[in-house]
Amino acid sequence: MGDMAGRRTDARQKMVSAARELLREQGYHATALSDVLRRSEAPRGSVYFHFPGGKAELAVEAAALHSQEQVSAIDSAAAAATSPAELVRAYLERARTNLVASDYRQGCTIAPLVIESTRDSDELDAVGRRSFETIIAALAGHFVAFGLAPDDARRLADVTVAGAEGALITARALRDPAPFDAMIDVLTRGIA
Amino acid sequence: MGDMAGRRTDARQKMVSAARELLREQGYHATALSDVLRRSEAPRGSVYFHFPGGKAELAVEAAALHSQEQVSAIDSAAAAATSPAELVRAYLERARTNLVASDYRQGCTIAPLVIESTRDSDELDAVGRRSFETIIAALAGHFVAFGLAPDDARRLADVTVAGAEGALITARALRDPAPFDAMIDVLTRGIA
DNA sequence: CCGATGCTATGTCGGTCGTCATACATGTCA
DNA sequence: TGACATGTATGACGACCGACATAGCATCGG
Repeated sequence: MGDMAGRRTDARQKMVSAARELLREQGYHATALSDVLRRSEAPRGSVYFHFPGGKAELAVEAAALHSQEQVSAIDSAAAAATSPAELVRAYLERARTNLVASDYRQGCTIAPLVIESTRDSDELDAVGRRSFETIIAALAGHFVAFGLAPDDARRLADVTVAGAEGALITARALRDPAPFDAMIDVLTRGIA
Repeated sequence: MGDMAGRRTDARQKMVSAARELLREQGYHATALSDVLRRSEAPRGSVYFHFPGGKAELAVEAAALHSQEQVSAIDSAAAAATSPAELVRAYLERARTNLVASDYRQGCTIAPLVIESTRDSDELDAVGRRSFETIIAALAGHFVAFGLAPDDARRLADVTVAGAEGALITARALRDPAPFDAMIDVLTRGIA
């Protein structure tokens, strides 16, 4: 009973996790369901059972997982930080570390969903907006707690996320983390 | 003769142009050759003739076209600018204008090629790096002409391109140009 | 008029997604 | 205890769509 539910959740989670990895590496359309199944060691028929919406629903959940992890990381970093600048730095360094550690393979999970403009499902169209909004709101909330005015906090959150996304793309293309360092310098200069 | 060559070049160019638009809107894998043919009003069978390398070669040329246009725009903007900050602003505003004018559909042509990590061809893997390198070099060159030290110029060019890429993604997802404005503020603050 | 070259329409093959009939495990009841 | 019923899980199948190759056509030069 608990076992069954546990297994079910387990298989689901493994699929979502595998989908997230593949999205980060290859994007949406380049990732076949068979890729996800191979990596998660799940049988083909399970997809439709766990995700009636098919591939689109799987991607939506993968994006949700990604943004949740980002928010968790932001909260942890904020607890350890003493200024907005430190939180900005932590956020960008986390992205850089993941990218370099994966040999410039793993970027952002959400970006491909935005760029590939998938008309597969309405949810999938909306998930990019929701995910970024969630992450930006989390950052902005902590910036306000550090004493910034709400408008300034929002703007700083915007550039932090945009800076990370852009650095992920260019650093990945160049196979060089320099854009991250330069971006961190610019973003943390002139703010407390 | 001249006519024939002209027609041939014309058809080629229209296909490359259509491919570039579709890449900006949908990315690589979501764009079918049939989409390119429909938009370019080219005959169905002529792809392989004009582009023996197939879809990958078409994408490479589209990326090359994109980066060439970027460099041209940079040169023009640099001629009209009097400081690095003005060039940075012009570069970002151009991206923002294109995005908003297309109702948040047209992003960057190169980014999807990086993100979708296509193993379709070696050229395609390399084109992302080359294209960004070209654009960054163009920007950095003008920054040096404005008096910046080479290292500083390169760093500023890195963040300018990364900032534009990131703003394109987040602004597109949010359907709001605010990230561009915030990024422009941050990047032009503290530099001559 | 004929040969050759640039150019195009059609066919083929491979791959992906979604579905379905079947096998299974678990909990139930005689 | 042992057979059954219920809802879950799976491997195989079919329809579709993609890129690519080839055979045929128009056009031009000799």
